[in-house]
Amino acid sequence: MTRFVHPPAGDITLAGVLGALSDPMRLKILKRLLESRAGSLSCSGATPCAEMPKSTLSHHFRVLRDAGLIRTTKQGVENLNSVRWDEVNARFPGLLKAILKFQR
Amino acid sequence: MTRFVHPPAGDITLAGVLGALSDPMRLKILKRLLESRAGSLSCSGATPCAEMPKSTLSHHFRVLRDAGLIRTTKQGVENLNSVRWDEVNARFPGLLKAILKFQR
DNA sequence: TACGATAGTGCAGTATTATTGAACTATTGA
DNA sequence: TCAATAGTTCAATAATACTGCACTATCGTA
Repeated sequence: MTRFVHPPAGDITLAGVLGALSDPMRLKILKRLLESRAGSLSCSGATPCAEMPKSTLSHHFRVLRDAGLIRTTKQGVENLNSVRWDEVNARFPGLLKAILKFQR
Repeated sequence: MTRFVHPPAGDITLAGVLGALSDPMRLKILKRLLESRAGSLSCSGATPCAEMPKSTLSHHFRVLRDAGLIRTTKQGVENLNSVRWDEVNARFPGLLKAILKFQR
């Protein structure tokens, strides 16, 4: 069974967050997760681009996870991803909101 | 004579700004420029780390310049760098302030 | 139990980007 | 004119990112 590694909230760095969000695809993924009604989405459900290779998608989710931006849990055959909003916001108040309000 | 290329304000992208600031060194450089009384500093005057190779320093300033975050003009033997605060803020209101208020 | 479909991971090769030593340009002051 | 200063550019190496392919895990059906 695959076990996902999530950094503790205290280890989330500003540079790490900015680096993870410096890719347009990952920015879109994070927005999708936040806009979803359930607050969590599968990997394929969260990607804005259907013809992206699965391994690339998996890579982007790993970058977001390693930066501490999302939490991933395995639910049946798929992964459920949700934004660690409260934790990131506690560490860097207002940061995510200030970044995510822009279109591009 | 060296001529610096600065993207027009309309070409500044969110991903570009975040990418440029995803490096701790560049974050510090930007903060130093903002904290300086004159509002502008030479390259060596703005770096927080004296033993950094000149070529690396030059590279970091170029990344900041290409992202549209700073403006560089040659003044005598040195370069004067200043943050394009108003332009970046007009394009992404509140973004820089939200990022730069954190220590790390 | 077995089979096929679905969802995603991990490796390994290639492609892109970052770092830095060395040589160079431009300016200043003596 | 010469030396010192400040920084750029090039080229080589180091580190990351992207993605095809093979693999694992789960579910539903029979």
